[in-house]
Amino acid sequence: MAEILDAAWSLARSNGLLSFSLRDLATKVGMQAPSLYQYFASKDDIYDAMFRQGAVECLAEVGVDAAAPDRREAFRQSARRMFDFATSDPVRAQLLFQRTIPGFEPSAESYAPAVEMVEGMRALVAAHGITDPDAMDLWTAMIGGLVAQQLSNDPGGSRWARLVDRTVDMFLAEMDPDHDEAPQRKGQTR
Amino acid sequence: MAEILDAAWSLARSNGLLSFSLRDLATKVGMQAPSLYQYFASKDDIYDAMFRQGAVECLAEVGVDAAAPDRREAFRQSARRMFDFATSDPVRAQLLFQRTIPGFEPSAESYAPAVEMVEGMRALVAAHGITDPDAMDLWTAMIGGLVAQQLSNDPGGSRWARLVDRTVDMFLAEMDPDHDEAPQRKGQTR
DNA sequence: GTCTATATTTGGATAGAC
DNA sequence: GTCTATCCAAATATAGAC
Repeated sequence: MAEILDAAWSLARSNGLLSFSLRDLATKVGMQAPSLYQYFASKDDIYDAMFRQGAVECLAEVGVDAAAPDRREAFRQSARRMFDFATSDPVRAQLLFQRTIPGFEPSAESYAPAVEMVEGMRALVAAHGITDPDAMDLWTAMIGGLVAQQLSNDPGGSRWARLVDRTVDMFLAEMDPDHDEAPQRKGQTR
Repeated sequence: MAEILDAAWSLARSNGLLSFSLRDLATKVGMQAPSLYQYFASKDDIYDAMFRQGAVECLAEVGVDAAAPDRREAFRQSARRMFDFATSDPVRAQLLFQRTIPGFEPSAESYAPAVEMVEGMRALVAAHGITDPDAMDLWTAMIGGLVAQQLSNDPGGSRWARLVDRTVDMFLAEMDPDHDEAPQRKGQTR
């Protein structure tokens, strides 16, 4: 079952998330297509398992410790981790964030880790005294925007990766202009 | 031919960009499927014509006059127009900006207006004395990020539309902190 | 649990008559 | 230029033997 999932990821990465077939998938794990139905009820059920797996990975890799002392560093770290997670596997990002598969909707259980991620970000924002009600929406738009540009216009490169820290600084300056001591910039350290 | 294109847009909006069939399309214009091949060489050829049409519309609706006197207003206007264009037709946005159709790549001719759009934005940036080499990349990430969030998390709403002007102000403050006189905000006028 | 065989559907595209 | 008829390919999914 884990083997089937691994093979599904592999095929999705080479053939495309929508284009891989159950026949190919079965062949890859040394089965015939109908045998897959012992493990998954449908192709969408496979997508759901993949989604869940990706969401769990996201939670594990991107989790932020809201207790970090330095605010700027905490937000930069959160942004970088999310950016790196999303851009390191375009197919996974397409499944988790782009949601372009015709009939598929993730089940509530599979979606749960994503909800937890949002809660984590909300906690980070609150822990550092940011009260702006639009903070979360601005944050998701900015980080998601960087990710999308990187994936579609410079896959594998760093054209937008270079701008992550700078974008975080813009965000913090906007949230709380008074407490924002001048960041050291030009020359993101990555 | 224009009628076929109109019908294709209509079907794409209701059935999905990938999911509409040539049979349905032909039926919609009172033909049989093979007759479509008198007008288009393949389904991808139809996508290409749709892409071109969308790109031309984008150029027409979003075109910015770089000569606008007020800088902030010029950039806000540019951002709003692009945001409104993209969010007003999700299927068109998917075709033009998301590019999620398996085999399809727009032809050079169809893509030309998009190139011209980028040039227009570059001219706007230059005309207002912005020399930061990352200005364009930051701009596309921010505006694109707002659009993507609006489309996927609040389609038809204004949760991120409200944040467009504010985001433009952040951008301008970052580009040129000295010349950036305090914007009047809280209460985007739309 | 895995297989063979096949149902079922659907799609894009072509041949050739009219 | 439009049609009927059909090809061809591919996909998900099911039935039923072993």
